[in-house]
Amino acid sequence: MSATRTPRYTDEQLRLAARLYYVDGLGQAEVAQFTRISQAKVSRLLALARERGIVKISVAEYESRSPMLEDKLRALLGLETAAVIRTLPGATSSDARRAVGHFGAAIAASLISPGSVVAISGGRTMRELVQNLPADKKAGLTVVQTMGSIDSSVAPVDALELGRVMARRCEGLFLSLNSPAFVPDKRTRDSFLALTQIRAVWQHLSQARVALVGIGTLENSIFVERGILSADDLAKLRDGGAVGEICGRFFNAEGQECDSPWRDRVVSIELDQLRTIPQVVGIVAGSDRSAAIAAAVRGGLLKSLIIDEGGANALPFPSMAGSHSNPHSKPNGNSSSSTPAKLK
Amino acid sequence: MSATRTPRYTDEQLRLAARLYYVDGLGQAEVAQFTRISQAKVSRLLALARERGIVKISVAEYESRSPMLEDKLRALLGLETAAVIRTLPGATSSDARRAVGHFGAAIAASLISPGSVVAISGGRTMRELVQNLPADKKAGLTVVQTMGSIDSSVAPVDALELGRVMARRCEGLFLSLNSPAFVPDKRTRDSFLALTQIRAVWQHLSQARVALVGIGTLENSIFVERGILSADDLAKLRDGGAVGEICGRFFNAEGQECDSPWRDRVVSIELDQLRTIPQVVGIVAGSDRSAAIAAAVRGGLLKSLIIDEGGANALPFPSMAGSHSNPHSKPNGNSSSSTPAKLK
DNA sequence: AAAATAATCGAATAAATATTCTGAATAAAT
DNA sequence: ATTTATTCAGAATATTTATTCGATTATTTT
Repeated sequence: MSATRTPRYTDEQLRLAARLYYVDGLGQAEVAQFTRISQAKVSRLLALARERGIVKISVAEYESRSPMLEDKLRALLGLETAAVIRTLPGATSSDARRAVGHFGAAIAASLISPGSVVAISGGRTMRELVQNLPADKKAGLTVVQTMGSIDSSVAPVDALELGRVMARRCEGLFLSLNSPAFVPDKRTRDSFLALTQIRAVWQHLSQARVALVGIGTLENSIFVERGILSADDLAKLRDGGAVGEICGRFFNAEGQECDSPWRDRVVSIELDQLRTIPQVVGIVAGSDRSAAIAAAVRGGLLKSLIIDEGGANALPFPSMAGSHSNPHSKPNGNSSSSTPAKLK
Repeated sequence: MSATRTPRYTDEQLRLAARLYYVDGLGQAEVAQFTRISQAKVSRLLALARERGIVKISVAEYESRSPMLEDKLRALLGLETAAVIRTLPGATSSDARRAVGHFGAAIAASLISPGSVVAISGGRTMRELVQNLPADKKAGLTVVQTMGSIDSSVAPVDALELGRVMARRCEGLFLSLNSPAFVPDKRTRDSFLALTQIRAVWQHLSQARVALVGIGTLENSIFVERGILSADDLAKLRDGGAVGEICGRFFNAEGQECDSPWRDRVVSIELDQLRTIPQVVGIVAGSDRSAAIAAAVRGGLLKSLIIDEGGANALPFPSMAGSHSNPHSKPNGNSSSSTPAKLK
């Protein structure tokens, strides 16, 4: 039925083109003239030469993480895995999110075993990370949304969207939690939770081996931003001892869920259920989340943390005067990448 | 008077940019966003990273020469150096010239010691070669024209032009032979040769350590092309036994200069003078020059030869049935070039 | 042999990258 | 302190490279 002709360019041709282009510095048009082919073909030949390893490009390792801070973090918080993503001096919080997303993706991916169930929340940093997850065809994950949707307009940072994207990238399955994040009262919430569809999602959640969650603060709340909570609501939560939020559940400095009207109105994974997931990874960027992070760890909500350098530095280390100076080791190995993702 | 500020980009920055671009496959614009600089700067950063060796590109060796044919050539003709430049199947003579020029340049350059006097002739292949000579600042050569100019319009293949180019590339001195190649009669020629200026050039020629010369045929003569010789003139030369030409001097199958009216009218290096130059390198492309090449070597006019594969194969080897098949060895080393000439 | 399916090519074009140019900033030399 | 030469950055632009597209050519299947 299917006719297949293997594309056969001789290595000879490829070596010549690569030599003229990379070593002798001719342009593709010049190489084309030299070898009497079109520039388009030279471009393709060179791409093939890189693929075939006739051309190898190696880049000195950029130390994307700060092992020293990671050690401290692990020691201080008792984390299983701590990844501190370095940022260039003067990085904004948006820079930090991007960096965490970019370099944290591979780390997060390494914590996910193929075929497992992954619980995820939303968030800006989460979004960056999900976007950068390696498109690993063989993963075959089941991605499950841990919290209902904040409102009916689906923002690109919402778990609903992130789950979809993540599942697509891994060619896995996405289970959405078709419910608002907050409902008017407990009774409504309970009736939602009683729905077969929702219960099925819960069922999957209980099998989750990994959860990737963002951590919210009271100061910079997504719920206020989206008009779900008022400043007044927030003040009440704060009075109740809340210092942070995960999946719409507010917790105090000990990492215990605060009693509040919201507690009974949120449709999301229970913190106790979260605690049973073997690997819960906090995906965080920013220096304003120290209290929330510390509390979450203290309460056993997080097992691991992927965080930016600034955020790590802001954590309340016992005694660290002048610890900001030169927090990086300086190795200079040359790591070779035989099949670079792209080359231009 | 002069203020100098060393451009200081940290290797850190370079490694990050290089990593994102080459390893992670981001475009320069994306890298720019990531690091909050302009795309222009990313381009410069990457160039610097390559310069500094943070990015290394290695290309599998393209075997530009045919050692097997070179051995045969050396054995057959008793040459000092024989370089046979490979051509892709189906190469035209123009392709061959380009190939000889490109890959032969480095070989020719290696035969030229710094500061020495180099005699050169014109020709299309010579032109390709000269254009590709490495711009070696430290060479400090003296380049001397071996034959007067064919006509008053300076073609880009004329020795006058090639000498100029070659001297410029090496930041050396060029001595032009300000005379027509052919003058009406012996007397005029002798009066030219008596000129102080011309004698000075001859003086330099006698010090030449190397000569790079093209080899002409009767069939495809530059002099006919430029209207200096008629078909009739050529027939007479052929009758006189001429099989080839170097620097406007026609020689017979033994490599001895033919007696002809032109012999006394040409303003160019004498063949005997050429024979005294320690290293005379023939720069040849094309399969139609076998007789001329063989004769020139026989007559001691050439010590070395840089020739294309086709031209080498056309030479009259004693017994070579089926010698065309697979005349190349097949090594596959990876030669690393730490500072590629260009990279895009 | 004919039909069907891919592979491949180069021209045209889209996209990406390198360079030029201008102005601002910096450091050395008055 | 002012001047001067130089570096640097980014916007605009030129150049180069990658991709799309339609036509063509090869290979396999019927």
